[in-house]
Amino acid sequence: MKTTSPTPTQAQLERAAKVLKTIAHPVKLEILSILAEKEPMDVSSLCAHVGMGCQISMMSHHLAKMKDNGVLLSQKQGKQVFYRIANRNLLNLFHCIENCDEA
Amino acid sequence: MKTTSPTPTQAQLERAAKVLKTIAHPVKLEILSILAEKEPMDVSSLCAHVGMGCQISMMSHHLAKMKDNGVLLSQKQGKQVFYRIANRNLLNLFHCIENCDEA
DNA sequence: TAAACATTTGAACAATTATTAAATTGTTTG
DNA sequence: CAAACAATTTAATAATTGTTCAAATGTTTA
Repeated sequence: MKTTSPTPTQAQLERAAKVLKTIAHPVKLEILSILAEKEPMDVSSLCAHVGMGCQISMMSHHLAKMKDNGVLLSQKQGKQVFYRIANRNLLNLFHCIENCDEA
Repeated sequence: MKTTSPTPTQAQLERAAKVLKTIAHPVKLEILSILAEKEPMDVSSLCAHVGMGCQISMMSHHLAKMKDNGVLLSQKQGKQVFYRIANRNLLNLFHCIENCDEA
């Protein structure tokens, strides 16, 4: 564990912005919240858990982007690909967000 | 204070995504980190604190967006406009981000 | 009231992002 | 090997975002 650094470096800011940009989307947040409860999960199941008209293709795009940016990891098993959260520390983010909500 | 809700509602996810989208940018994060240390601050000073070629106009656009989305508040005083963070709970976010960094 | 100052606004443009459908790859199983 | 299945890839399009410049607004002060 680390304490808050007084002033983030430029590199830190850029990395942080990249991660935030990656997950700043309702469906991507929902994916994280689903995986937070049950991990790992394959693409079809994930799609089924997400509300309404989830297209497999869209889900795959979301997952790929999150994987590319280091938010998720994947592992192939038979025909399925299982995804999991790369670093569960990221989930603390949900606390912040809720607190922000009740501004 | 609240505990983690088990499953965020659709509305929560959308609100959260909106906030994250709003701040998911290196300069915007830097603005937050500057204001975190000294608040409130006027546009020109903020611009001076931000690295390199900060244009006043750009700064103003960033600030306006953050204000529009409820992240910042502003108060006019003479010719200057002072900005401050609407809800400092948002700053907890920086903890998460740092932790994520050392994945 | 005119000049100087601080900030906002608007327009234009390039770049990025989300969404969808169709085609493709890879894996299992009959 | 062919059919069925799971997921990825590609391409096209619409929508959003970041940046810059120029013009406009509002405020103070000489």
